[in-house]
Order: sequence, then C-alpha cells, then structure tokens
Amino acid sequence: MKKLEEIVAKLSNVMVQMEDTAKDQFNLSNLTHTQMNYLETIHMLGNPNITELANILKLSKPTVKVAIDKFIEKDFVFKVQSDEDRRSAHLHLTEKGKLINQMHDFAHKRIAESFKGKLNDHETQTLIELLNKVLCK
Amino acid sequence: MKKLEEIVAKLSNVMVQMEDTAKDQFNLSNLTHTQMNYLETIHMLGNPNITELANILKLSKPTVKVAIDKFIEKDFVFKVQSDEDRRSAHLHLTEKGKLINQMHDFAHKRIAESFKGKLNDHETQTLIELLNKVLCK
DNA sequence: TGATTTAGTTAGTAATTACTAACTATATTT
DNA sequence: AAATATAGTTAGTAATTACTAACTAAATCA
Repeated sequence: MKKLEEIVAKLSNVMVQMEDTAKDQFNLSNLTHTQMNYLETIHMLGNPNITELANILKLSKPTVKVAIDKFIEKDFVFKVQSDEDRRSAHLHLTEKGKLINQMHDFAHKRIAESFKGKLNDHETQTLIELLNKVLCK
Repeated sequence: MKKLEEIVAKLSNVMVQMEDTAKDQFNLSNLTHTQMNYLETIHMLGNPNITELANILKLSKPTVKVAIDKFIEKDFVFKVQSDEDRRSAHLHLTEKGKLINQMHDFAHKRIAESFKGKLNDHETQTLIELLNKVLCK
C-alpha cells in the first residue's frame, strides 16, 4: 500500500492533465496561463474594477489595464460604468469569457465520473464523506 | 451531502493553493509558470537533450535553446556533452534546479498531513484504499 | 472652496516567451 | 566519397507581460 503523499502527488497529476485536456477541447489553448488567471480572478471576485483586480493579482494598475484592453478587444470581457462613482467601471465576463469557468466545471465533472466508474455505490458514498471531512475548515 | 464534482473542485483549489504557498516558501516566486514547466519536464524526462525537450513541450528548438541558456546562466541547469553523439548534450538539473521537485514533494506532504489531521487511523486507511482504487489505470 | 486622494489612462521601457530562416558541425545513408 | 539528415546555434522579429512616471477627471476632506 502506498503512502498518502504519493497518492496526493498522483491525484495532482491527474487533475492537471484533465484540466489541460479540457482546455484543448474548449478551444482555449490560445490563452496563456496568465490570461486564464485573469479571467478566473474576475469570475471569483464577481465584477471587480481595475483597482481591485490589480490589488488581488498584486500587479500595477497600468499592467492590468493593458491586459483588460486586450480581453475587451477579443470579446472576453466588457466594462460597465459605475453609477455611484463615475471614475470607476466594473469588469464583466462575456459568454466567451465564461467559457473558462465552464471548462473547469467540465474537467471536474470528468474526474468525478472517472472516479465513480471505478467504485461501487457504497464506496463512492464513503469517498465523498471522507473527502468532505478532510476539505472542511 | 455535496456531489463528488463539487468536492473535486474544492480539492483542486486546495492543491493549487498549497503549491502556491510552497513556491513562496522555497523562494521560487521569481520563476514563472513557464519556467517551472521546463524544469519539471527536464526532471520527468531525466536528462533529455534540447531536441527531445522541444518535442515534448511542442516548442521550436531555438525557443528551448534560449530558455535553457538563461537557466544555465542562473545555475538551474547544466549541460553534459554526449559521448555517443558529439553533436548532442544532455540537460541536467543543478541542486538549485532540483528545488522545484522538492517543492512539489513538500506541498504534497503538507496536503497529506492536513488530511490525516482530520481523520482517525481507520478513516485514513480507507481513504488511501479508495483513492488508490480510483487513481489506478 | 481649495487641497488631496482615488480611478483610470497614456507613454515609454524592459524581460520573457515564442517564432522562422539560415547557419555549423557531426552522423548517417546511398 | 558525396548527399542527406540531425543536433545545436545565431540572428532577427513579434506578442505578452510587467514596470514607473506622469497625466485627467471625479470624489472627498479640511
């Protein structure tokens, strides 16, 4: 029987590979890792402005501005002027921009299905319970 | 009770976060994702030459050559001329270059320990058995 | 109301990452 | 032995990613 840390290493491998495959299947191979990270962070923060996004990513505002301009040009992101503060604009993902999150969901679903395919119902239930326990704070 | 794919999503999050933390602790924050990938691939292939590395990474030879030159300058990699074919050189990781793999091992160990801390011995054993089952081919 | 802060932008610069075309030197094929 | 193929390199180019300094316009503080 293997040690848990070896299994974690293998698990990490499987997940990275599945994400890569999903990225190909969603025709997102043209996006760099950095660009994916921008779109994921915008999704995570839920329509941040440029200043908030720059703070979270620990990048300068001009850097983020340039990146966002390119996303807008490529129709991954659009801006909505704020009513409360007319200096500020909220960043939104377009349908195309949301693909990134759908891609993640797809990869996770595929992994879950692969796991279920190798266990019976009782074992699956036990795995869910144990993982739920180790992942809670 | 949550669905397995939601748990997989959470698992993915936890692993990415732990790798990021480990990267900071190993003082590797100055390396880009692309650079990490080079060093991981050299480790995985075990002293490839530039042509092999370029093929696996699906990059041109000049691109890989330039990247390797920078790694050599920064003392992450060194070259060993081949005896069989004097045109060719094998790429080796220096101690500094091997840090990347130690960093991964460290992250996996930390995750495994965190999991063990939340389960009793019997549950840990069951988790190991179930994950072993889902991760085998 | 005037001074200061904040959100975003513009301009100029630099490192990284990637490419193709053309080259040298060694190895293999005919 | 000559022709071809392979390993690596050099040079020139381009997109991406990041920075600082300096700016405009709007909001807030004193």
